[in-house]
This record gives sequence, C-alpha cells and structure tokens, in this order.
Amino acid sequence: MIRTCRHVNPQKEKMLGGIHPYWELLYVISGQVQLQWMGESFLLQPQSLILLYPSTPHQVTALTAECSFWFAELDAGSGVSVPDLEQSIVWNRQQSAAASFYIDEPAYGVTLNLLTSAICSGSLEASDYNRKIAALDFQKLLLIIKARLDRKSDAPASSDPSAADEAVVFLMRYMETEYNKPLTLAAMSELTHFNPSYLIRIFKRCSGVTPAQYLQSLRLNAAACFLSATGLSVEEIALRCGYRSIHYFSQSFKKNFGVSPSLWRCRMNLISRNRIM
DNA sequence: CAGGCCCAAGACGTTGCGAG
DNA sequence: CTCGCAACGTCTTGGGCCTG
Repeated sequence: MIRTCRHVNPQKEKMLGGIHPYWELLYVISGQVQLQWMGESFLLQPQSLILLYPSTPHQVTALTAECSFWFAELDAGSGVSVPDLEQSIVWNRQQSAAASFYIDEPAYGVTLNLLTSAICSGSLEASDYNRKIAALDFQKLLLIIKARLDRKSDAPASSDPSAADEAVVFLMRYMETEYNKPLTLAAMSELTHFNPSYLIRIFKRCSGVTPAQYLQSLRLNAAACFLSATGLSVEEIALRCGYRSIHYFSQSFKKNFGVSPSLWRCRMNLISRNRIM
C-alpha cells in the first residue's frame, strides 16, 4: 500500500499530521518546515528526509510562505528491512541538525530524485504499476538508511555505555512506543531487572527526568497532536494516550500546557485559520 | 451531553539514608 | 554500583456538581 501527497504553499492548508499504523516518509523540497514528533521539535530545511515510525503521532507545520514538501505513507510489509524506532529518531535528529545532509551512497540521491519527480509529476496517480515501482523505491530508501545507521552503530564507541545506561535507553524507547498502555514503575523494574528506586535514580541521572515524568510528557505530547489533528473527543484522546481517567488527563493537560484540552484545540484551530488568511 | 473543576482517599513514585 | 527501607510527596481515580 502506498499513498503520496505533495503540498505547495501549505500555509493555505491546515496543519498536517496525525497518527496511523504505516511508515511515513516526509521530504522537504523548498522552504522551512517544523515537525513535532516523539516529544521533540524538528526544524527541517530543504532536502531533509524524515522517517515517521508507524503509530507515532506527528504534526507538520510550514514556517515559510514559499514551501513545498511531499509525504508518502506506506505499508513496509513483513520481511522488509527497516530502521527501528531508535534508529529513526537518530536519523531524524541528523536530518534536523544538518542544513544540507549528505549521505555517501549514490543510490540514495538517485532514488530520492526519482521519487520526487514521480510525485511532483503526478505519475503515481496515473497507474498502479507506477505506484508499485515507487513502493519498491521507498523500501530501497529505508534499506539504505538502515544499512547506514547499522554501520554507524557497529562502529566502536568512544566509551562503553553501562548496563544502567542501556536499561534507561531501552526503557525510553519502550515508553515511546507503549506510552498508550498502562505502565507502572514495577513493570519497568521487571523489564530492566533493576530495583524500582534505583531505576528512578539512574533514569534521572541519564535523562534528567524521572520515568513517570518522561512517560507523562510523551502522553501529553501525543494528546496535543491528537487534539489538533483529529476530531476525536477529549475522553477518547485521553484513553488513546494511556489515561484511564478523563479527570486526571484534563488536570495534567492544563498543568502542562496552561489551558484545558478543549480550549487548546480551539486555539490551535484558530492559529490554523489565521494562517489561511 | 460533553467537558471542566473540585474534593477526598488510596495507590504509587520519589528521595534520603544506610548497608553490602 | 546496587539494593532496601521508611517517610513524604505526587499521582490517579471516582464522584459530584456546574456550565455551555
């Protein structure tokens, strides 16, 4: 399955984003784009290619008047080698950090250019055959990126991370994908084989926040994305983000963002409308 | 009716301290 | 470095009430 879309001057459109079970690739052709993903904000320049891992909420906003980019949603299918969530985060940070990111692999640039012309010319909508070819190209890109990231992680590290550091990173990645499920400190302790109180200490030492605070921020950021990108009720969003009580969700949201969920949604819609004018 | 706000109570997380 | 304990603080939940 593949679905592509190109946006030119998207300030005439609403903010884009949402959550879905497919891989999504986002490529900036011109202008500046801001991406909210995994609790982080990525500032993207032209030629940035972003990997959005399946089932992760994301929101894209154009920052410049002249702006064009394309995105493609695809079902990578089984047996296809794709970057994992941690690798996707590393890749996206690199894309965001470098003004013009260069990957030393001719097939990468060629494939990206081919896909960009296919999407911009509208040839993918013309035939099923073209879409199938493009889907293979997308898989090729994912494979190239994964190979590059694998090579990098195989390289000897300057300092070996301790078992505690590894446990914290594992736990962070785990929470990033499982944030919508009930997750207690006891369960985290079982996952990492560390004593609960010690786990909090090492987690805070590595990340600067406690596990509960990190989980809370993931859930609230996901909720904010849902509020601006969907028409789901506040209660439904609370449930989808791992909250079992709408009361507590509403209270936490207001504490974090300064306004209640519904008011926040109104304000975001207002910002989108103003951008249209 | 959906959503926001307040309150109370129990559950759970966090921290300080000490020990192996 | 890791764990255990106790005290304290915060989170979480459910109920009730109010508002638009």
